[in-house]
Amino acid sequence: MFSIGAMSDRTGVKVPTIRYYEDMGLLAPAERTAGNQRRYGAAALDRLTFIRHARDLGFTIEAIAELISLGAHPDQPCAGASQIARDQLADVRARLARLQRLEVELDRIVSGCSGTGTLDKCHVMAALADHDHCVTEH
Amino acid sequence: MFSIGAMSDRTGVKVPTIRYYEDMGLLAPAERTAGNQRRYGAAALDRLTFIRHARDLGFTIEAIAELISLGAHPDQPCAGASQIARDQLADVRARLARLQRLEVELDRIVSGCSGTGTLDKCHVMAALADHDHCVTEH
DNA sequence: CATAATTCCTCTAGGGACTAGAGGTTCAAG
DNA sequence: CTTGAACCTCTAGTCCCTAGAGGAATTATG
Repeated sequence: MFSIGAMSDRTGVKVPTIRYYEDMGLLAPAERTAGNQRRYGAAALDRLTFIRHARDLGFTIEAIAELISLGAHPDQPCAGASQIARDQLADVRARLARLQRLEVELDRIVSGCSGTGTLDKCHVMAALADHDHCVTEH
Repeated sequence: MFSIGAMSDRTGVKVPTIRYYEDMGLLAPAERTAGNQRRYGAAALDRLTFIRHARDLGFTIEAIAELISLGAHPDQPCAGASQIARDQLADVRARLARLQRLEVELDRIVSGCSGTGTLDKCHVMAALADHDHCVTEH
């Protein structure tokens, strides 16, 4: 059995975050010692590892909760889980596209400024003040 | 003079957000009518446009506040403003790099799953459960 | 076995950048 | 002058934690 600190060490999830996940229903309430401290088994460790990895990949708590509840019925078709992952991929791609546009604009803005002039002629300030300086929509 | 709604229409910043910016000190407290409603002049409109654009480019409220306070001294060198923009660009690039890694992983995970099998053999679930399935760090 | 150091408990609050809603007031048009 | 839209303040909620207070339990050391 693992203490909450041991779970934290093994997964890299911070102790308060583990308690938070329990509150959110991602982890079942842990067993307790006589002195009210949490004790976890191997299954809880696996689940926390799963949660950690899904969070690292950007899944929301809600999506993870759904994946977990789907996982409770292993004989069911996996279309639902697959869809959640595809939604997440689509979301990542959308954010990626937006960030790429930002990068272009910011690079243009920064490149246009030597940093040696005075602010009233500063390219950065002018570019921020006026969207028309931009190449892309954002 | 513009009402807060007119400001909103002209900049695309929502009305409660304009009030929020005032609370945060990005906008000077507006003049008021006898009935306590906000009235803005052209300078406030310009500033809100500036804020909007900077937010669209991902600058934090804090960074924008600093740009604005720098802008109050147009005769000063623009190195500070330039640095803020370069920091923002670096931040965007870091997030971009991370998202690109996520995209690779998610694409791999999703591609490996037809969505037609059952969950106990689901590639998505297995990949999430075990980081060792991954190619990159994230 | 006593003490000390560490870990654990619960609870509340904060953060960033808004957004939503309640309950009430003012303005502009007809 | 009346109606209806827009405005006001204030509180609370979103998301995903993180920090801290104040106190109890566990583990390590002497």
